[in-house]
Amino acid sequence: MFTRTAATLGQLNRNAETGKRPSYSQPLFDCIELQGAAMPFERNAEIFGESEPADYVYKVLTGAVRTYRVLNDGRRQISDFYVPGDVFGLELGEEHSCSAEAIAASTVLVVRRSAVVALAERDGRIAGRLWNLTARQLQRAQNHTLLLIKSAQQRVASFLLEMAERYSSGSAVELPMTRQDIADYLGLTIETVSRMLTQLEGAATIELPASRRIVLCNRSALTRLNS
Amino acid sequence: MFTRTAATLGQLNRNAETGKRPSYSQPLFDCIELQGAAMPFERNAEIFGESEPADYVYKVLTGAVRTYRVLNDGRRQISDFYVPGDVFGLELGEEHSCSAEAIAASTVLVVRRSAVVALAERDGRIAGRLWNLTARQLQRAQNHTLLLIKSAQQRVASFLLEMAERYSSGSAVELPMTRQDIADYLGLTIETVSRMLTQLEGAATIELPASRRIVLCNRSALTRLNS
DNA sequence: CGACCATTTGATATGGATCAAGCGATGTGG
DNA sequence: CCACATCGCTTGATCCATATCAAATGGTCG
Repeated sequence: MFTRTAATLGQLNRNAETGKRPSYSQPLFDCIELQGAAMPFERNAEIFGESEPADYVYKVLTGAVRTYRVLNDGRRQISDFYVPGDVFGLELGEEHSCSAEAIAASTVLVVRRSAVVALAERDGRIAGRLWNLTARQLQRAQNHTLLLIKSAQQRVASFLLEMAERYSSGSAVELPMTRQDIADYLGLTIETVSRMLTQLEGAATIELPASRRIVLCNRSALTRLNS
Repeated sequence: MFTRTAATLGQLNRNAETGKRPSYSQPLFDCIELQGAAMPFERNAEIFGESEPADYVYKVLTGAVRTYRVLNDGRRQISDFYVPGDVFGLELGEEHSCSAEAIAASTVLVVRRSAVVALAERDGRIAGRLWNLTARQLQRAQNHTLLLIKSAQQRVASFLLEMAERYSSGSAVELPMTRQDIADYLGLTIETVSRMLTQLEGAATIELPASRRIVLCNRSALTRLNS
């Protein structure tokens, strides 16, 4: 399947580490001599599909990734967004419970799951890191369910604060995803997301110099909304 | 804190095993000589609170438990329900990320987290089970977020199927929780839950011989709705 | 310039929330 | 044993937040 230039994870981590923001995930593979392959994906390319065998574990090097599930009627629920340094696609079972796609042109480090698992069996600390990784995902999933019972305005405010935290380059946020992605993450429609943003702009809480660029002028107002 | 009759987990597991339904969780503590205490809780009693130190891990022996979080405005989101055999309250961090209460009069096995963690550090298989437990919770949390984007009817249908699966005593389900609990789990109001149930009853998909007892007459219809 | 796509804005519809009342079971004190 | 309070649940009427439908705007690329 992946017959590309192999690289040690140490090397690739260094690449990832040059990214601007602090990684949200554990430095899972640091200081390990696992063999991995850096794979390029173009915008909207599928990285893996739901219920495909989960033979690999992935780490974003550049770009951004979304994981999602779809209902029979076509509605899509985005589970999470991943940015450089984040690990995704780690499953305990034999198959993926969601699909993954590149949001923008991205490079992703791909490692055989069996190699990671074998390593964990020999080294308890690695096993602990895997557990930690899953626990963080759980934490995020639980926050996500809390988000979905809030009002539209609150969801958008929460989203902006979350993005700002992950992409903390001052008060400006450069979003890698479309309004449709945001809507599918928040359980809203693009129209509602757009309206809430204009509303926040009207209240001078944010500025929208470009549709993908958002400046948070009044974080405390967002936090207050956040509920 | 817990100065009650201690018992080995083996003994207590046997008690739990006499329960009617298959356990939803890993038999985490089986075949381990951990010391634990069986504690009784009356209906609506708090077992632990959000952001309290997570010094213990819990397992339902009898009764039922709910975990939840509340927003500032008072709305409550129930994360999950736990029945005999289920483990809850296991955290990776130092404090609980949600609160837990007894839904009905219940007995809960309480074990020091440090004991479990110490054991996991010595035995890789135990560590694997802890990871497995967290992974299952993650799986459930992700299903929960999918649920929250469905229509009210679909949410109720999904809920009934889920309960039937966990309480598989034929086609009848004896619910331990109130309509308010169900509503807070599904992100709906009690009125809407009630209406959806009467609607399903009208369509001869379910029967409601008592408010807490539900008979599934037409599972395939529920599955079809489920979306 | 023109085609295409993402986004915004406007008008209207609707599913579920809210407000309000009634009902049935359970328990308690007289 | 019955009157009555309480609590959980259902049902009805109305309202409102968000979805839906539709069109206009703006940015990007050939």
